[in-house]
Amino acid sequence: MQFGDLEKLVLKYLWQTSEADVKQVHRVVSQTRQSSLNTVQSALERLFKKGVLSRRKHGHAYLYQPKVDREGLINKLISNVTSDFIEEGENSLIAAFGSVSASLDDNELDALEQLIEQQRSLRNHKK
Amino acid sequence: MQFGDLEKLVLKYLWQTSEADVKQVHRVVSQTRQSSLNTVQSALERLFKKGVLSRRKHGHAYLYQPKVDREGLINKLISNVTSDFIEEGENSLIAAFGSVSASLDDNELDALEQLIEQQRSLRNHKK
DNA sequence: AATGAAAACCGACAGGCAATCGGTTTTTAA
DNA sequence: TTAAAAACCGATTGCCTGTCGGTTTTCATT
Repeated sequence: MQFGDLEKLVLKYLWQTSEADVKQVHRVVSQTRQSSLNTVQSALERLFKKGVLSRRKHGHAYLYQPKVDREGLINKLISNVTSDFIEEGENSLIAAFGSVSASLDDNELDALEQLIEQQRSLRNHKK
Repeated sequence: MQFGDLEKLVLKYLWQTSEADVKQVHRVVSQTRQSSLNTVQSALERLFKKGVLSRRKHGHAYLYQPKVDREGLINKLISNVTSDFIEEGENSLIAAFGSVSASLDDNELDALEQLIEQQRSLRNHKK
């Protein structure tokens, strides 16, 4: 699965508002690019068909809402783009991390480790 | 930048042989899919134009060679696919890590941390 | 230098997908 | 019931990969 520029723009907006109709999305999109209402409509429909948005009727219009959060989508995108280059059996995300670690500087390495610790303590609290 | 199935297949083969001409690549590709020599030729040329392969003349033919390693390419692909979803200023790779950490289980978290340590000791040795 | 084989190069076409939008149908609130 | 609002449909463009056939270039050998 893959997204065009307009689709990404729409997604980013919806993540920050959680729910909006076509007109509303169009108004916001218009600040960045000049697309007709119909064009925005199409993008929303494509995203809906792709399963990343849900929608419900409200009056005349649909209200669209993200069905996946930003983190989940990034996760999936990374997985998609790397899976063909990674051996069977290994977690593609871990392998991708390995591929990427060399490009991080010391501070970034620290930051990453902190994220891991953070994740761990999050889990311990839940138990 | 993005790769089709044939291109990925070619790349994977070249990573494991380091250098090959069209006929050789075609022979290997033929084990997986039925593409003509010209088709493989085109794929190699596209990859060359994209800058992921280099080549040199040897007799009649070109010898193609990966210009980026697997890790570097994966790194770049992740960066490309995530950059539009990540705020200005932050390292997109770190942010991607953050996005992904929640989907890892405890063992994978450990594995990741080990990779970080490995990376650190690699650097200390170099100094 | 001539030439024939080997390989590169060129151009065309199909299929898929995002973006684009005009025009038609459906829906719904008054 | 009806008019406006919104969804839906279909067509077009542009870009990219895969696909090859046919032509030109290159190069080693005579």
